[in-house]
Amino acid sequence: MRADARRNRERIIASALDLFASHGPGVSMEDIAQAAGLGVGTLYRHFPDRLALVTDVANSALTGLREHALTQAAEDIPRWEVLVRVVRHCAGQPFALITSLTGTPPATPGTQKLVGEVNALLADIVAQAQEEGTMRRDITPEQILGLVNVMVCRPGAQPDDPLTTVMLDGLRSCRAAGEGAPGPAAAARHPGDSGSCAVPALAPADADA
Amino acid sequence: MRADARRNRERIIASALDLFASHGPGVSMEDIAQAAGLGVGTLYRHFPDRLALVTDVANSALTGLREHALTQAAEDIPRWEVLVRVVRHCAGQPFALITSLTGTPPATPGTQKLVGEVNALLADIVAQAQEEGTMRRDITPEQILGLVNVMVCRPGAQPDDPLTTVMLDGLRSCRAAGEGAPGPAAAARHPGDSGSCAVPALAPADADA
DNA sequence: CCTAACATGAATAGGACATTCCGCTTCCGG
DNA sequence: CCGGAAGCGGAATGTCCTATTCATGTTAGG
Repeated sequence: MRADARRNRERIIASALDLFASHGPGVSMEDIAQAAGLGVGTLYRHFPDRLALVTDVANSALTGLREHALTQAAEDIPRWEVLVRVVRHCAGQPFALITSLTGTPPATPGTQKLVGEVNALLADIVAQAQEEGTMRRDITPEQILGLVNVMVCRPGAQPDDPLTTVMLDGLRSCRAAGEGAPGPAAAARHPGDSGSCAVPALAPADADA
Repeated sequence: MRADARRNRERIIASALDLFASHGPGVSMEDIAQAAGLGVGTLYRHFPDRLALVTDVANSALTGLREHALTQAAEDIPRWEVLVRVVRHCAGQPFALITSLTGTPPATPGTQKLVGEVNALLADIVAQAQEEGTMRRDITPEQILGLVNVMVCRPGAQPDDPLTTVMLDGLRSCRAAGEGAPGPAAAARHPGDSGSCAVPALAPADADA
Protein backbone atom coordinates (compact mmCIF):
# COMPACT_ATOMS: atom_id res chain seq x y z
CA MET A 1 0.00 0.00 0.00
CA ARG A 2 1.33 3.37 -0.96
CA ALA A 3 2.37 5.62 1.89
CA ASP A 4 -0.11 8.39 1.12
CA ALA A 5 -2.91 5.87 0.95
CA ARG A 6 -2.14 4.68 4.44
CA ARG A 7 -2.07 8.26 5.68
CA ASN A 8 -5.43 8.93 4.12
CA ARG A 9 -6.92 5.84 5.63
CA GLU A 10 -5.91 7.03 9.09
CA ARG A 11 -7.30 10.45 8.37
CA ILE A 12 -10.63 8.98 7.37
CA ILE A 13 -10.93 6.94 10.53
CA ALA A 14 -10.03 9.92 12.68
CA SER A 15 -12.49 12.22 10.95
CA ALA A 16 -15.23 9.65 11.08
CA LEU A 17 -14.71 9.21 14.80
CA ASP A 18 -14.89 12.95 15.36
CA LEU A 19 -18.03 13.32 13.31
CA PHE A 20 -19.81 10.33 14.79
CA ALA A 21 -19.02 11.80 18.16
CA SER A 22 -20.10 15.33 17.44
CA HIS A 23 -22.97 14.83 15.03
CA GLY A 24 -24.29 11.39 15.82
CA PRO A 25 -24.18 8.21 13.82
CA GLY A 26 -26.15 9.68 10.96
CA VAL A 27 -23.42 11.73 9.33
CA SER A 28 -23.19 11.24 5.59
CA MET A 29 -20.27 9.59 3.88
CA GLU A 30 -19.70 12.80 1.99
CA ASP A 31 -19.35 14.82 5.19
CA ILE A 32 -16.83 12.34 6.50
CA ALA A 33 -14.83 12.47 3.32
CA GLN A 34 -14.88 16.24 3.32
CA ALA A 35 -13.79 16.42 6.94
CA ALA A 36 -10.83 14.25 6.01
CA GLY A 37 -10.05 16.56 3.13
CA LEU A 38 -10.79 13.86 0.57
CA GLY A 39 -13.37 12.90 -1.99
CA VAL A 40 -16.08 10.32 -1.44
CA GLY A 41 -14.49 8.07 -4.00
CA THR A 42 -11.37 7.81 -1.91
CA LEU A 43 -13.40 6.87 1.09
CA TYR A 44 -14.99 4.03 -0.86
CA ARG A 45 -11.58 2.89 -2.06
CA HIS A 46 -10.66 2.25 1.55
CA PHE A 47 -13.96 0.94 2.85
CA PRO A 48 -16.34 -1.05 0.66
CA ASP A 49 -19.38 0.43 2.36
CA ARG A 50 -20.59 2.35 5.38
CA LEU A 51 -20.73 -0.65 7.64
CA ALA A 52 -17.08 -1.42 6.97
CA LEU A 53 -16.12 2.09 7.95
CA VAL A 54 -18.23 2.15 11.06
CA THR A 55 -16.89 -1.20 12.10
CA ASP A 56 -13.30 -0.13 11.71
CA VAL A 57 -13.83 3.09 13.56
CA ALA A 58 -15.64 1.32 16.34
CA ASN A 59 -13.16 -1.48 16.74
CA SER A 60 -10.27 0.90 16.76
CA ALA A 61 -11.86 3.08 19.41
CA LEU A 62 -13.04 0.19 21.53
CA THR A 63 -9.69 -1.54 21.39
CA GLY A 64 -7.98 1.64 22.50
CA LEU A 65 -10.39 1.99 25.37
CA ARG A 66 -9.89 -1.61 26.43
CA GLU A 67 -6.12 -1.25 26.43
CA HIS A 68 -6.31 1.87 28.52
CA ALA A 69 -8.66 0.26 30.99
CA LEU A 70 -6.49 -2.84 31.29
CA THR A 71 -3.40 -0.75 31.87
CA GLN A 72 -5.06 1.20 34.63
CA ALA A 73 -6.52 -1.93 36.16
CA ALA A 74 -3.04 -3.42 36.41
CA GLU A 75 -1.86 -0.59 38.66
CA ASP A 76 -1.70 -1.14 42.38
CA ILE A 77 -4.24 1.50 43.30
CA PRO A 78 -7.78 1.49 44.64
CA ARG A 79 -10.39 0.36 42.17
CA TRP A 80 -12.14 3.65 42.63
CA GLU A 81 -9.10 5.44 41.34
CA VAL A 82 -8.98 3.12 38.36
CA LEU A 83 -12.55 3.96 37.54
CA VAL A 84 -11.94 7.68 37.88
CA ARG A 85 -9.05 7.49 35.45
CA VAL A 86 -10.94 5.42 32.96
CA VAL A 87 -13.98 7.64 33.11
CA ARG A 88 -11.91 10.78 32.69
CA HIS A 89 -10.08 9.19 29.81
CA CYS A 90 -13.35 8.34 28.12
CA ALA A 91 -14.66 11.82 28.68
CA GLY A 92 -11.70 13.12 26.74
CA GLN A 93 -12.41 11.01 23.70
CA PRO A 94 -14.94 11.62 21.00
CA PHE A 95 -17.20 8.89 22.17
CA ALA A 96 -20.80 9.41 21.33
CA LEU A 97 -19.64 6.47 19.30
CA ILE A 98 -20.19 4.08 22.11
CA THR A 99 -23.80 5.08 22.41
CA SER A 100 -24.20 4.94 18.71
CA LEU A 101 -22.87 1.44 18.57
CA THR A 102 -24.55 0.12 21.62
CA GLY A 103 -27.83 1.43 20.36
CA THR A 104 -27.48 0.66 16.69
CA PRO A 105 -28.27 -2.79 15.31
CA PRO A 106 -25.92 -2.64 12.31
CA ALA A 107 -22.82 -3.71 14.24
CA THR A 108 -20.56 -6.55 13.33
CA PRO A 109 -20.47 -9.52 15.73
CA GLY A 110 -16.82 -8.72 16.38
CA THR A 111 -17.73 -5.22 17.47
CA GLN A 112 -20.47 -6.47 19.72
CA LYS A 113 -18.02 -8.83 21.30
CA LEU A 114 -15.65 -5.94 21.95
CA VAL A 115 -18.44 -3.89 23.45
CA GLY A 116 -19.28 -6.80 25.69
CA GLU A 117 -15.70 -7.18 26.81
CA VAL A 118 -15.25 -3.54 27.62
CA ASN A 119 -18.53 -3.47 29.47
CA ALA A 120 -17.63 -6.52 31.49
CA LEU A 121 -14.26 -5.04 32.30
CA LEU A 122 -15.79 -1.82 33.55
CA ALA A 123 -18.52 -3.59 35.45
CA ASP A 124 -15.82 -5.57 37.21
CA ILE A 125 -13.96 -2.49 38.24
CA VAL A 126 -17.15 -0.95 39.54
CA ALA A 127 -18.10 -4.05 41.47
CA GLN A 128 -14.67 -4.21 43.05
CA ALA A 129 -14.77 -0.54 43.98
CA GLN A 130 -18.05 -1.25 45.72
CA GLU A 131 -16.50 -4.17 47.60
CA GLU A 132 -13.63 -1.93 48.50
CA GLY A 133 -16.09 0.53 50.00
CA THR A 134 -15.13 3.48 47.90
CA MET A 135 -18.25 3.58 45.86
CA ARG A 136 -21.89 3.78 46.78
CA ARG A 137 -23.53 0.39 46.82
CA ASP A 138 -27.13 1.30 46.35
CA ILE A 139 -26.96 0.96 42.58
CA THR A 140 -25.83 -1.84 40.36
CA PRO A 141 -22.71 -1.79 38.19
CA GLU A 142 -24.96 -1.86 35.15
CA GLN A 143 -26.77 1.25 36.28
CA ILE A 144 -23.50 2.95 36.95
CA LEU A 145 -22.25 2.07 33.50
CA GLY A 146 -25.40 3.56 32.09
CA LEU A 147 -24.75 6.76 33.96
CA VAL A 148 -21.13 6.88 32.95
CA ASN A 149 -22.12 6.30 29.38
CA VAL A 150 -24.56 9.17 29.41
CA MET A 151 -22.10 11.53 31.00
CA VAL A 152 -19.18 10.58 28.85
CA CYS A 153 -21.09 10.75 25.61
CA ARG A 154 -22.77 14.03 26.29
CA PRO A 155 -21.69 16.63 23.78
CA GLY A 156 -18.72 18.61 24.99
CA ALA A 157 -17.57 16.18 27.66
CA GLN A 158 -14.03 16.80 28.88
CA PRO A 159 -11.81 14.72 31.17
CA ASP A 160 -11.86 17.25 33.95
CA ASP A 161 -14.88 19.36 33.31
CA PRO A 162 -17.09 20.16 36.29
CA LEU A 163 -19.92 17.94 35.16
CA THR A 164 -17.78 14.86 35.02
CA THR A 165 -16.57 15.71 38.48
CA VAL A 166 -20.07 16.15 39.79
CA MET A 167 -20.99 12.73 38.53
CA LEU A 168 -17.96 11.12 40.08
CA ASP A 169 -18.69 12.82 43.38
CA GLY A 170 -22.20 11.49 43.21
CA LEU A 171 -20.91 8.04 42.56
CA ARG A 172 -18.39 8.02 45.34
CA SER A 173 -20.83 8.12 48.21
CA CYS A 174 -20.45 10.99 50.64
CA ARG A 175 -19.36 8.61 53.34
CA ALA A 176 -16.26 8.04 51.32
CA ALA A 177 -14.26 5.00 52.35
CA GLY A 178 -17.35 3.46 53.83
CA GLU A 179 -16.99 4.22 57.50
CA GLY A 180 -16.03 7.88 57.73
CA ALA A 181 -19.00 9.89 58.89
CA PRO A 182 -21.79 7.81 60.42
CA GLY A 183 -24.78 9.64 59.00
CA PRO A 184 -25.60 12.22 56.37
CA ALA A 185 -22.73 14.67 56.24
CA ALA A 186 -24.70 17.51 57.76
CA ALA A 187 -28.05 17.72 59.44
CA ALA A 188 -30.95 19.33 57.67
CA ARG A 189 -30.81 23.02 58.31
CA HIS A 190 -34.11 24.13 56.93
CA PRO A 191 -37.63 22.88 57.43
CA GLY A 192 -38.55 20.54 54.61
CA ASP A 193 -35.00 19.95 53.55
CA SER A 194 -34.72 16.27 52.87
CA GLY A 195 -31.10 16.14 53.88
CA SER A 196 -29.44 14.22 51.17
CA CYS A 197 -31.55 13.73 48.12
CA ALA A 198 -34.66 12.03 49.39
CA VAL A 199 -35.99 8.80 48.00
CA PRO A 200 -33.42 6.02 47.88
CA ALA A 201 -31.01 6.82 50.69
CA LEU A 202 -27.57 5.33 50.63
CA ALA A 203 -27.72 1.67 51.48
CA PRO A 204 -26.27 0.92 54.91
CA ALA A 205 -24.21 -1.98 53.53
CA ASP A 206 -21.25 -2.97 55.70
CA ALA A 207 -17.83 -1.74 54.75
CA ASP A 208 -16.48 -4.99 53.40
CA ALA A 209 -18.07 -8.19 52.24
CA MET B 1 -65.17 22.88 17.08
CA ARG B 2 -66.78 19.53 17.32
CA ALA B 3 -66.15 17.59 20.51
CA ASP B 4 -64.46 14.65 18.84
CA ALA B 5 -62.16 16.97 16.98
CA ARG B 6 -60.96 18.47 20.22
CA ARG B 7 -60.39 15.04 21.66
CA ASN B 8 -58.33 14.05 18.67
CA ARG B 9 -56.24 17.17 18.88
CA GLU B 10 -55.28 16.33 22.45
CA ARG B 11 -54.49 12.81 21.47
CA ILE B 12 -52.16 14.00 18.75
CA ILE B 13 -50.23 16.30 21.06
CA ALA B 14 -49.86 13.58 23.65
CA SER B 15 -48.68 11.01 21.14
CA ALA B 16 -46.28 13.44 19.55
CA LEU B 17 -44.76 14.26 22.92
CA ASP B 18 -44.27 10.61 23.70
CA LEU B 19 -42.71 9.85 20.36
CA PHE B 20 -40.42 12.86 20.34
CA ALA B 21 -39.27 11.79 23.76
CA SER B 22 -38.74 8.15 22.97
CA HIS B 23 -37.59 8.24 19.37
CA GLY B 24 -36.07 11.68 18.97
CA PRO B 25 -37.25 14.65 16.97
CA GLY B 26 -37.07 12.79 13.68
CA VAL B 27 -40.25 10.76 13.98
CA SER B 28 -42.43 10.90 10.91
CA MET B 29 -45.81 12.53 10.83
CA GLU B 30 -47.29 9.20 9.86
CA ASP B 31 -45.88 7.52 12.96
CA ILE B 32 -47.33 10.23 15.13
CA ALA B 33 -50.72 9.91 13.49
CA GLN B 34 -50.68 6.16 13.86
CA ALA B 35 -49.68 6.39 17.52
CA ALA B 36 -52.69 8.61 18.04
CA GLY B 37 -54.89 6.09 16.26
CA LEU B 38 -55.62 8.50 13.44
CA GLY B 39 -54.76 9.05 9.81
CA VAL B 40 -52.16 11.51 8.58
CA GLY B 41 -54.83 13.62 7.00
CA THR B 42 -56.41 14.22 10.36
CA LEU B 43 -53.13 15.37 11.75
CA TYR B 44 -52.82 17.92 8.97
CA ARG B 45 -56.32 19.10 9.62
CA HIS B 46 -55.23 20.15 13.09
CA PHE B 47 -51.72 21.39 12.32
CA PRO B 48 -50.85 23.00 8.99
CA ASP B 49 -47.37 21.53 9.00
CA ARG B 50 -44.75 19.84 11.12
CA LEU B 51 -43.46 23.04 12.64
CA ALA B 52 -46.90 23.94 13.91
CA LEU B 53 -47.20 20.60 15.62
CA VAL B 54 -43.75 20.73 17.15
CA THR B 55 -44.39 24.23 18.35
CA ASP B 56 -47.64 23.31 20.02
CA VAL B 57 -46.18 20.26 21.66
CA ALA B 58 -43.19 22.21 22.88
CA ASN B 59 -45.13 25.15 24.19
CA SER B 60 -47.54 22.93 26.00
CA ALA B 61 -44.74 20.97 27.65
CA LEU B 62 -42.70 24.02 28.50
CA THR B 63 -45.66 25.85 29.94
CA GLY B 64 -46.45 22.89 32.13
CA LEU B 65 -42.89 22.76 33.33
CA ARG B 66 -42.85 26.47 34.08
CA GLU B 67 -46.05 26.25 36.09
CA HIS B 68 -44.70 23.38 38.12
CA ALA B 69 -41.45 25.18 38.79
CA LEU B 70 -43.24 28.35 39.83
CA THR B 71 -45.50 26.44 42.17
CA GLN B 72 -42.57 24.77 43.85
CA ALA B 73 -40.64 28.01 44.03
CA ALA B 74 -43.51 29.62 45.91
CA GLU B 75 -43.23 27.10 48.73
CA ASP B 76 -41.44 28.08 51.90
CA ILE B 77 -38.71 25.46 51.63
CA PRO B 78 -35.02 25.49 50.90
CA ARG B 79 -34.11 26.24 47.32
CA TRP B 80 -32.26 22.98 47.17
CA GLU B 81 -35.47 21.15 47.88
CA VAL B 82 -37.20 23.13 45.17
CA LEU B 83 -34.58 22.08 42.70
CA VAL B 84 -34.82 18.46 43.72
CA ARG B 85 -38.55 18.48 43.18
CA VAL B 86 -38.34 20.19 39.84
CA VAL B 87 -35.60 17.89 38.63
CA ARG B 88 -37.48 14.81 39.69
CA HIS B 89 -40.59 16.11 38.07
CA CYS B 90 -38.74 16.64 34.81
CA ALA B 91 -37.23 13.21 34.99
CA GLY B 92 -40.72 11.79 35.07
CA GLN B 93 -41.83 13.52 31.90
CA PRO B 94 -41.14 12.55 28.34
CA PHE B 95 -38.65 15.29 27.85
CA ALA B 96 -36.04 14.50 25.30
CA LEU B 97 -38.16 17.26 23.89
CA ILE B 98 -36.23 19.92 25.66
CA THR B 99 -32.99 18.80 24.11
CA SER B 100 -34.68 18.53 20.77
CA LEU B 101 -35.92 22.03 20.99
CA THR B 102 -32.92 23.65 22.50
CA GLY B 103 -30.74 22.07 19.90
CA THR B 104 -32.97 22.38 16.87
CA PRO B 105 -33.10 25.62 14.88
CA PRO B 106 -36.66 25.24 13.61
CA ALA B 107 -38.25 26.65 16.75
CA THR B 108 -40.71 29.46 16.85
CA PRO B 109 -39.59 32.68 18.59
CA GLY B 110 -42.34 32.14 21.12
CA THR B 111 -40.93 28.75 21.98
CA GLN B 112 -37.45 30.11 22.32
CA LYS B 113 -38.77 32.74 24.65
CA LEU B 114 -40.38 30.04 26.78
CA VAL B 115 -37.19 28.06 26.82
CA GLY B 116 -35.37 31.17 27.96
CA GLU B 117 -37.86 31.82 30.72
CA VAL B 118 -37.71 28.32 32.06
CA ASN B 119 -33.94 28.33 31.91
CA ALA B 120 -33.74 31.63 33.74
CA LEU B 121 -36.15 30.38 36.36
CA LEU B 122 -34.10 27.28 36.99
CA ALA B 123 -30.83 29.17 36.97
CA ASP B 124 -32.29 31.43 39.63
CA ILE B 125 -33.24 28.55 41.83
CA VAL B 126 -29.81 27.06 41.42
CA ALA B 127 -28.07 30.31 42.22
CA GLN B 128 -30.18 30.75 45.32
CA ALA B 129 -29.48 27.23 46.46
CA GLN B 130 -25.82 28.02 46.16
CA GLU B 131 -26.26 31.18 48.21
CA GLU B 132 -28.15 29.16 50.73
CA GLY B 133 -25.17 26.83 50.98
CA THR B 134 -26.97 23.65 50.05
CA MET B 135 -25.38 23.23 46.68
CA ARG B 136 -21.78 23.02 45.59
CA ARG B 137 -20.47 26.33 44.38
CA ASP B 138 -17.66 25.26 42.16
CA ILE B 139 -19.79 25.18 39.05
CA THR B 140 -22.02 27.75 37.47
CA PRO B 141 -25.80 27.56 37.29
CA GLU B 142 -25.48 27.20 33.54
CA GLN B 143 -23.27 24.19 33.88
CA ILE B 144 -25.64 22.69 36.38
CA LEU B 145 -28.51 23.22 34.01
CA GLY B 146 -26.54 21.44 31.34
CA LEU B 147 -26.05 18.53 33.65
CA VAL B 148 -29.66 18.44 34.68
CA ASN B 149 -30.67 18.56 31.08
CA VAL B 150 -28.47 15.62 30.18
CA MET B 151 -29.73 13.56 33.07
CA VAL B 152 -33.33 14.36 32.61
CA CYS B 153 -33.37 13.75 28.89
CA ARG B 154 -31.48 10.51 28.99
CA PRO B 155 -33.67 7.70 27.70
CA GLY B 156 -35.49 5.97 30.51
CA ALA B 157 -35.14 8.71 33.08
CA GLN B 158 -37.47 8.34 36.05
CA PRO B 159 -38.23 10.72 38.93
CA ASP B 160 -36.64 8.51 41.53
CA ASP B 161 -34.36 6.25 39.63
CA PRO B 162 -30.91 5.73 41.08
CA LEU B 163 -29.16 7.72 38.39
CA THR B 164 -31.15 10.82 39.07
CA THR B 165 -30.33 10.40 42.73
CA VAL B 166 -26.64 10.01 42.04
CA MET B 167 -26.59 13.21 40.11
CA LEU B 168 -28.43 15.11 42.80
CA ASP B 169 -26.02 13.78 45.40
CA GLY B 170 -23.13 14.96 43.29
CA LEU B 171 -24.70 18.36 43.02
CA ARG B 172 -25.34 18.75 46.68
CA SER B 173 -21.76 18.91 47.79
CA CYS B 174 -20.70 16.45 50.45
CA ARG B 175 -20.19 19.26 52.91
CA ALA B 176 -23.90 19.79 52.76
CA ALA B 177 -25.07 23.01 54.35
CA GLY B 178 -21.76 24.62 53.59
CA GLU B 179 -19.95 24.44 56.90
CA GLY B 180 -20.33 20.88 58.13
CA ALA B 181 -17.10 18.98 57.72
CA PRO B 182 -14.07 21.15 57.12
CA GLY B 183 -12.29 18.97 54.63
CA PRO B 184 -12.95 16.00 52.38
CA ALA B 185 -15.43 13.72 54.07
CA ALA B 186 -12.91 10.99 54.76
CA ALA B 187 -9.16 10.77 54.44
CA ALA B 188 -7.64 8.79 51.63
CA ARG B 189 -7.29 5.23 52.75
CA HIS B 190 -5.25 3.78 49.95
CA PRO B 191 -2.05 4.91 48.29
CA GLY B 192 -2.91 6.83 45.18
CA ASP B 193 -6.49 7.37 46.16
CA SER B 194 -7.26 10.92 45.25
CA GLY B 195 -9.77 11.30 48.04
CA SER B 196 -12.70 12.96 46.42
CA CYS B 197 -12.63 12.97 42.67
CA ALA B 198 -9.34 14.60 41.86
CA VAL B 199 -8.94 17.64 39.65
CA PRO B 200 -11.28 20.47 40.56
CA ALA B 201 -11.72 20.17 44.29
CA LEU B 202 -14.71 21.80 45.89
CA ALA B 203 -14.24 25.52 45.96
CA PRO B 204 -13.65 26.85 49.48
CA ALA B 205 -16.17 29.65 48.97
CA ASP B 206 -17.51 31.14 52.20
CA ALA B 207 -20.87 30.02 53.44
CA ASP B 208 -22.82 33.13 52.53
CA ALA B 209 -22.16 35.94 50.15
C1' DC C 1 -82.84 12.97 8.99
C1' DC C 2 -79.66 16.36 7.17
C1' DT C 3 -75.42 18.59 6.51
C1' DA C 4 -71.36 20.87 7.86
C1' DA C 5 -67.32 19.06 9.98
C1' DC C 6 -64.42 15.69 10.10
C1' DA C 7 -61.48 11.60 8.95
C1' DT C 8 -58.97 8.69 5.70
C1' DG C 9 -54.94 6.99 3.32
C1' DA C 10 -53.33 6.37 -1.39
C1' DA C 11 -50.90 9.46 -4.45
C1' DT C 12 -47.60 13.31 -5.39
C1' DA C 13 -43.43 15.84 -5.13
C1' DG C 14 -39.08 16.65 -3.20
C1' DG C 15 -34.91 15.79 -0.95
C1' DA C 16 -31.12 13.15 0.96
C1' DC C 17 -28.08 9.62 1.07
C1' DA C 18 -25.07 5.53 -0.29
C1' DT C 19 -22.70 3.95 -3.89
C1' DT C 20 -20.57 3.78 -8.70
C1' DC C 21 -17.63 5.05 -12.46
C1' DC C 22 -14.19 6.95 -15.26
C1' DG C 23 -10.94 10.46 -16.47
C1' DC C 24 -7.21 12.89 -14.05
C1' DT C 25 -3.19 13.11 -10.61
C1' DT C 26 0.38 11.50 -7.69
C1' DC C 27 3.76 8.35 -5.91
C1' DC C 28 8.01 5.78 -6.32
C1' DG C 29 11.30 2.09 -8.16
C1' DG C 30 14.67 2.05 -11.52
C1' DC D 1 13.88 12.02 -14.63
C1' DC D 2 10.15 8.46 -16.52
C1' DG D 3 6.49 5.18 -16.82
C1' DG D 4 2.79 3.17 -15.23
C1' DA D 5 0.42 1.32 -11.44
C1' DA D 6 -1.95 2.98 -7.50
C1' DG D 7 -4.66 6.47 -5.87
C1' DC D 8 -7.99 10.33 -6.14
C1' DG D 9 -12.10 13.46 -7.19
C1' DG D 10 -16.63 14.40 -7.58
C1' DA D 11 -20.54 14.51 -10.79
C1' DA D 12 -24.08 11.13 -11.92
C1' DT D 13 -27.27 7.29 -10.59
C1' DG D 14 -30.65 4.73 -8.20
C1' DT D 15 -33.14 3.99 -4.02
C1' DC D 16 -35.55 5.07 -0.06
C1' DC D 17 -38.05 8.00 3.05
C1' DT D 18 -40.95 11.86 4.31
C1' DA D 19 -43.99 15.90 4.24
C1' DT D 20 -48.00 17.33 2.30
C1' DT D 21 -52.35 17.18 -0.61
C1' DC D 22 -56.89 15.87 -2.11
C1' DA D 23 -60.90 13.36 -3.61
C1' DT D 24 -63.91 10.37 -1.29
C1' DG D 25 -66.33 8.25 2.52
C1' DT D 26 -68.03 8.89 7.61
C1' DT D 27 -70.06 11.07 11.74
C1' DA D 28 -71.66 14.31 15.25
C1' DG D 29 -75.29 16.78 16.77
C1' DG D 30 -79.18 19.93 16.00
